[in-house]
Amino acid sequence: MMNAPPTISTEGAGGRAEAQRERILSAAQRCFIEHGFHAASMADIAVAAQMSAGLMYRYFENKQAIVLAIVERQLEEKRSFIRQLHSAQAFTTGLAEAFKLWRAGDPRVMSPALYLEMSAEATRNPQIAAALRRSDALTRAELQAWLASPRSEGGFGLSQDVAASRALLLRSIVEGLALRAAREPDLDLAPLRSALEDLFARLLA
Amino acid sequence: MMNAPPTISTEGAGGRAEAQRERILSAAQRCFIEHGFHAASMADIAVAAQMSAGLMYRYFENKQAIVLAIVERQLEEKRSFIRQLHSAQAFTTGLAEAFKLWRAGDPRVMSPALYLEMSAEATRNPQIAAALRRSDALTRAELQAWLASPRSEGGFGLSQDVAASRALLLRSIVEGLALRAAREPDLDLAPLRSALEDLFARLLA
Amino acid sequence: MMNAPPTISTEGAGGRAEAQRERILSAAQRCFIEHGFHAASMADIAVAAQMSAGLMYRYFENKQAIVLAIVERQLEEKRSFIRQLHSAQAFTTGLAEAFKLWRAGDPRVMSPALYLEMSAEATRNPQIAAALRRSDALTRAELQAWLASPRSEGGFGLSQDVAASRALLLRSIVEGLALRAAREPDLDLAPLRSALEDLFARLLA
Amino acid sequence: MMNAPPTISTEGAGGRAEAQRERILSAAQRCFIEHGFHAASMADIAVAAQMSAGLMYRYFENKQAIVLAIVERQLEEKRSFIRQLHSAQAFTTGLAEAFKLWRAGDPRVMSPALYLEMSAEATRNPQIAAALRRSDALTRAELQAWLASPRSEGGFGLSQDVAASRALLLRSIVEGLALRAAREPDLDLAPLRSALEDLFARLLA
DNA sequence: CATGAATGAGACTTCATTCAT
DNA sequence: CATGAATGAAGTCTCATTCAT
Repeated sequence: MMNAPPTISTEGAGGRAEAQRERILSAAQRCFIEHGFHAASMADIAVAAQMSAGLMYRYFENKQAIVLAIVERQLEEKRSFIRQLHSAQAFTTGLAEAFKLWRAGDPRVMSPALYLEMSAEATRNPQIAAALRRSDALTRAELQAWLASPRSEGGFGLSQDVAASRALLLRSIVEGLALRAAREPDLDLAPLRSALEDLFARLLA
Repeated sequence: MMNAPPTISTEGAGGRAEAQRERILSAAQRCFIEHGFHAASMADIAVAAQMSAGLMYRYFENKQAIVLAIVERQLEEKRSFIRQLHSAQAFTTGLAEAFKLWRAGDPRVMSPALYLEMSAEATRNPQIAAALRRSDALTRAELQAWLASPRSEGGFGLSQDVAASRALLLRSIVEGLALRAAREPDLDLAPLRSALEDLFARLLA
Repeated sequence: MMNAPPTISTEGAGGRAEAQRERILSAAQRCFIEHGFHAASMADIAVAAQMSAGLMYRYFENKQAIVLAIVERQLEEKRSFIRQLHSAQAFTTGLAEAFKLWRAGDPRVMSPALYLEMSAEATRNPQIAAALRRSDALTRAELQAWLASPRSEGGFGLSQDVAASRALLLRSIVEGLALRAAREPDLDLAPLRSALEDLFARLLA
Repeated sequence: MMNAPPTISTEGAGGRAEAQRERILSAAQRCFIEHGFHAASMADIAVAAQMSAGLMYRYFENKQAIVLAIVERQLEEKRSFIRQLHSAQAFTTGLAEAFKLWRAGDPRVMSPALYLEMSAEATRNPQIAAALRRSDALTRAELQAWLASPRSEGGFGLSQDVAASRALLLRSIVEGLALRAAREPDLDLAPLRSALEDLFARLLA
């Protein structure tokens, strides 16, 4: 007769609750990419997740919680992606690779549209802003460490100062390219690649 | 003998109608920056513009028209800003200058937050996408022409191909920096400046 | 400096005020026919009358007053039309004639669409209902007098009772045809004519 | 395994959804009769239906859909009513009977006020116009078939041509009477009856 | 006399969220 | 656990009417 308290046992990664959360997030991601955080309604997400709207409230306190979870997930993916770029050749190739996957609509890569949406939203939503800041700090540190590490370990042996400023620049470039990808999905990759290779040759030589 | 039909005479730049439009756009810009296109309501804008919500519809067909007008205005400002960067020293200095103005909340410079909002919205709104595309084409052409022009005219004498790929890269960098500005408004400018100067020295030497 | 009291000298039929009223009514009639009483806005009427919306309030207290004036005018036209039918041949011919004029969009004949609109509105607007009732009473009396007048005077010499019930029927038929005209503007007139001639031959023989 | 997408199962005639639709339509009908299609607001209907305004949008896409549903329902009732008139005595009696029911406010009979409203609206709303046209065609065919059927089957054995023109006339008369009913709800029925009996005697003898 | 800018109420519609079943 | 009916607030937009100019 009375509702049991919503004791959703998180019970590890394989639990049913986790699967449901995953389903909701996957659906939400698709909706957010297509319509944006505001225009995507809970009803849209429920349809995409093939469950009732009410049920989603068992797994997420409200829409904002879903948005935040999506943001966190995307940031994690972004960091792991940037980590993969750690090697001079991979940087250019990796960016081009990701570009192609985006175009193909692969949901595992971070969607540039979603990245824009998150960034825009962060200018007004403190929770999202905090998440981005945390992720930024991690990325910055990793990039800087890579650039400062000795060449024998795949790095470039830059001083901490130079590494820091180069890291800032690299991140801006990657983000700028993401923005461009969102805006010009059928961009010709060849000139971009050659420009990037040139850039890295000069910047990290 | 017969009166003009009750429409709003646009009557040049000094007209009252134009002043009202300006008031609305200025208010809308503030609201859009603060809350985003979706979350800023017509009522919010009306309060900011100190007029009734209904009146705004004499000057703009609907909210979307206001959004579009803001977008066009911002794009024009962005282009004129990029044009000012045309000179190697100015590029770095100009970027840093703009950064400072943004921080100070100067409404004449393009707001990075608004730029993000526009870019995100463009992924779903065809009219905004078209406006960005048009503006992009202009910017690209101008940048490329600059890079390809002879050094005697302040350019770099690059071949068209190289100029094109460099222009693409430069735009991505500028946009990436805008994104960063939106996200990290109190970023330390010194490392950024040195990185940029370094970049230009190597890229456009 | 202060507005003079709105002393609109009615000054006979040729006054300027009367001309303005006429212009407004003519415009309103077109708008009401096209959009109905509710959907036609004061702004629509102002455009059609080629004057400002505010000016109309100098000649009519409010929209409702315009509606009422239109109704009265239409009713007068309807009565004069029915009066013209007074003669057995003219009845059929006159109806068919009116039908053709309606189709041609002649504004002097009563619009069936407007007649419907008025009738519908009368079921909820007491002022319009009263106007229709007054007009109805006149029409009824005229028709009945005609039917009861001796044949030597162009009538049918019916008893008052029979004349009354026949008048009721005739009016219903005319109204029914108006309704049909509104609904089926490209109705084939031939069968209708033959049916009407037949009807009158049998009913008023 | 997977739940159905959250739509409203129409599930036959006994479903809850159907009951709700019915409730809304019944409320809407009352409101439309009292205030007309335009003046009756969704809020009015919601109050009459004793539910929130928002809920109605689960059952009808928009106000226009409600209007259309009402129109269709009324037309169906009108056709079934006219079908009942098929027999010379019933025609007169049936009309008088309906007249009395209207007066009593019986919601099962078609409301003359609503009929007027529909007809007026049809002159500008293509969907309503189409519905009326469809219904008209059915009524016309049924009436004509009745008049042309042999007397042994309750008809009048008229030729198709004559039957067609008589059917047109009969419909106009019925509609004219409906209009009259709307306008003069306390009309004395006796003279009308005698006129109608007379008419049928002469027209269908 | 005439304009049309301005207002404010109210219309339709959407949507996050709750809760009885 | 799951549904989806239900609500209420809020959003966009229209329009009759007024009034300073």
